Amino acid sequence: MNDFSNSLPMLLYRALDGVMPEFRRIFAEHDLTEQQWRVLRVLWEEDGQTLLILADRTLIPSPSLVGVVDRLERDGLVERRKSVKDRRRVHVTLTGRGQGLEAQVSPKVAAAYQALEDRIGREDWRALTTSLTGLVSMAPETIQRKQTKRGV
Amino acid sequence: MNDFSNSLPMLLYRALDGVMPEFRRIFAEHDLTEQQWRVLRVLWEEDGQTLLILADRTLIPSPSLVGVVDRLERDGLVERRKSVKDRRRVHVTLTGRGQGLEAQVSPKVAAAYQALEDRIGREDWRALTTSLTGLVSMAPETIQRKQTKRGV
DNA sequence: CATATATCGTTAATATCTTAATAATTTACA
DNA sequence: TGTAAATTATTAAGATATTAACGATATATG
Repeated sequence: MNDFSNSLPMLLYRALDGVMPEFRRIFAEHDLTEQQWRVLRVLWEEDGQTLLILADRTLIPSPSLVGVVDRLERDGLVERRKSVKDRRRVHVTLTGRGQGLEAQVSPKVAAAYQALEDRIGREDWRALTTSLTGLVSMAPETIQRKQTKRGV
Repeated sequence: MNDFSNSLPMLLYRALDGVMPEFRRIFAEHDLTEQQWRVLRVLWEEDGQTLLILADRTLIPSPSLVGVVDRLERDGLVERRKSVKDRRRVHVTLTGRGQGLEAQVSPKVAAAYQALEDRIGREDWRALTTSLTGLVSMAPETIQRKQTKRGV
């Protein structure tokens, strides 16, 4: 493999290419996209979040998030509720179906995640997450992130 | 930061979110998208590659690559040339403009890359690339990759 | 109090991703 | 040799990314 393929960005892309398809297969079994799952994943932890917060937590850019939430709403998994305190804000809340989905999906995802961790091995896993955590914590140009975090 | 944000996939996404905007800014200065640059980057190293090989090297899925090459062709940076040995194959070759672009873009990208490496530090850099290399080398479900590699 | 500025969600335009399918070839194999 | 299977590039359809801009609302500040 040449320099280019082993550059940091390409290594990151390759890692995601290797890791994500298995998870996407699980999401697809429940008619969810990866991004839809990310939103639900956040709401399952704490319901009623603002679009701004969802964008920050899921790493989905605001313009994309609008569409993701649109489709979640269309599929009857969430609802939009305008904030009364600040009428610019829109809260996203789970419907019954949206809540019920957690019990179906989360165990499968957790199992796949555990399997991945096992496959990589404790040692390498720790080294990997430690390195990555270091990288993201000192992100060089976190302009966007800082921006979105203002409202958090 | 919660579990979700520190999961391996989200760490990978966060790393890319932190790293790529700076590079994209450079690409944009030359009216290039990230994917266009990836294709050119491969051709600069060895011109006349097949779409299949380009897809493998750039990690751009075939259906997307068609459009990327379309737009590179539209902008006069590359040309499509049908293979005579295997008429299913299409080779992509650089035009004069496409070749000339290397001298403009590559130095800037190399400088930004070096700056990133310096910012992270030798030690962490090595740890990071080593970990990532290990991950991608034992990718759990590399079905797609294996598939595309057959023809390489 | 009035206006400039900032924020939140959204729309717009273009490019790309994801998955499935297809046309044109080529290869394998009975 | 003739046909089934595999390969290469492409198209299709829906979802998402990227960047810029906009409307409505809120906040700051003179």
